[in-house]
Amino acid sequence: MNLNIFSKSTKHAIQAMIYLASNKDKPVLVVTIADYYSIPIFYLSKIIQTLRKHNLVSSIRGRGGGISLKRKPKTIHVSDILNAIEGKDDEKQMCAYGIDICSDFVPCPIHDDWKKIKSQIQDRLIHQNLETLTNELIKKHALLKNKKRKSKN
Amino acid sequence: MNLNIFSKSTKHAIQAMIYLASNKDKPVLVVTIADYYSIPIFYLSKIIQTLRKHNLVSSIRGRGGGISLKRKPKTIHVSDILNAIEGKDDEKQMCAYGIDICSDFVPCPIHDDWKKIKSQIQDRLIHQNLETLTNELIKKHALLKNKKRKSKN
DNA sequence: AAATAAAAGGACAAATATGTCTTTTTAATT
DNA sequence: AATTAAAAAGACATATTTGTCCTTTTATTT
Repeated sequence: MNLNIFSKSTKHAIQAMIYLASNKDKPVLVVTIADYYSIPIFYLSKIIQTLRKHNLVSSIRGRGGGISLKRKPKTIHVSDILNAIEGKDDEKQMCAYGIDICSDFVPCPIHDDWKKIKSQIQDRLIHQNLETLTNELIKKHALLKNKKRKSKN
Repeated sequence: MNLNIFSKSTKHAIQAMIYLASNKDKPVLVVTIADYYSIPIFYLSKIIQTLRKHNLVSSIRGRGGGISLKRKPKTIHVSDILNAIEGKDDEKQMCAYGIDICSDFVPCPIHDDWKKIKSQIQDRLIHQNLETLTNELIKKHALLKNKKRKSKN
C-alpha cells in the first residue's frame, strides 16, 4: 500500500527525538543518531537545526558538545515535531479523494469513514508524547530480550 | 492535520474517473473535467494519458472525440487508479514513524494501532469500486436537493 | 480540400523534498 | 596559543512532483 502519513524528514525527526528521550543523561552527538538510523549526517543535521529553532532540542557546540531534549519528554508530542518540520496544518480539512462536495452537511461517499480514520491517526499516532513512546519502546525491548533468553533454554 | 493519503495527481485521477462514471452516455471532453475541478488542462491531460495506458479509460481523438471509462465501473477500484498513477506498492510495510524495530513479532509502540488504521484505509478508501462510489454520490446529491427544497417551504 | 476540434506527445519550467560539500563558529583539550 | 571536536550555516546538487507550452496526430464538419 505504501502509506506515508509523515515525510521522510519528519520520520527522521521523530526517530532522533525518541533517541534523545532514551538517552537523557548526557548530550548525544548528531553523528551517533545519524549512524544508528543510517541518515546522511548533514541531512539529519539540518533537521536537528530546525528542531532547535522550534525549541524542541538544545545544542552545545564544540568539543564535548552534542544535542539533547530541551523540554521534558512528557511535554513533547509527535504533533510538535510534525509542526516543526512540515509547518502548521492547513485550516480546511479536505476529502481523501479531494472530490467536490464534501462536508459534514454534504458528505461525500467516504466522508464518515475518512473522518473516523483521521481521528484515529490523530489520537493514536500524532497525539503521542515522547515519554510514553520511549517507555513502551524500552518495555518492548526488554520483553524481546526475555523471549530470546527463554528460547535459548 | 493535513493528511495526504493520495498525491495530488492521484486525487485528480479519482475525480476524473468518478466524473466519467457519472457520465457514461457519451464521451466527455478532458477540458470539461478540467474546468469542473479547476485542474490545469494539460496537467489533467497527462494524467488521463497515464490512465489510458493502464486501460482504465479509452479515448477518441479529433472533433467529436473525448474520453470514457474502458471497463464497467463495478470492476474498477480506487486501487487500480492508485497503482496506475503512483505505481505498484513497495513490498515491505514500514512503521508510521519509521523506527528501527517494528514487525508483528517485535512491534514498535504504535505497531498495532497503525496496522488497524492501515487496514481501515485499505478497506474503506482503497478497495472502493467506482459504481458504489458514483451511486452513493448521486444518492447524496439527491438527498441534498431534497433538504434544500424542504427548507425553502 | 480546408478548416476545425479534439487527444497525444515532447520538451520544458517551477516548486518542493532530499541530499552533499565546504566553511564558519564555538568550545574544550593539549 | 595551537589543535581538535563538535554544531551551525550557506551554497549547491539531485530527484520528484506539479504545471505549462507548443507541435503533432486524428477525425469530423464545412
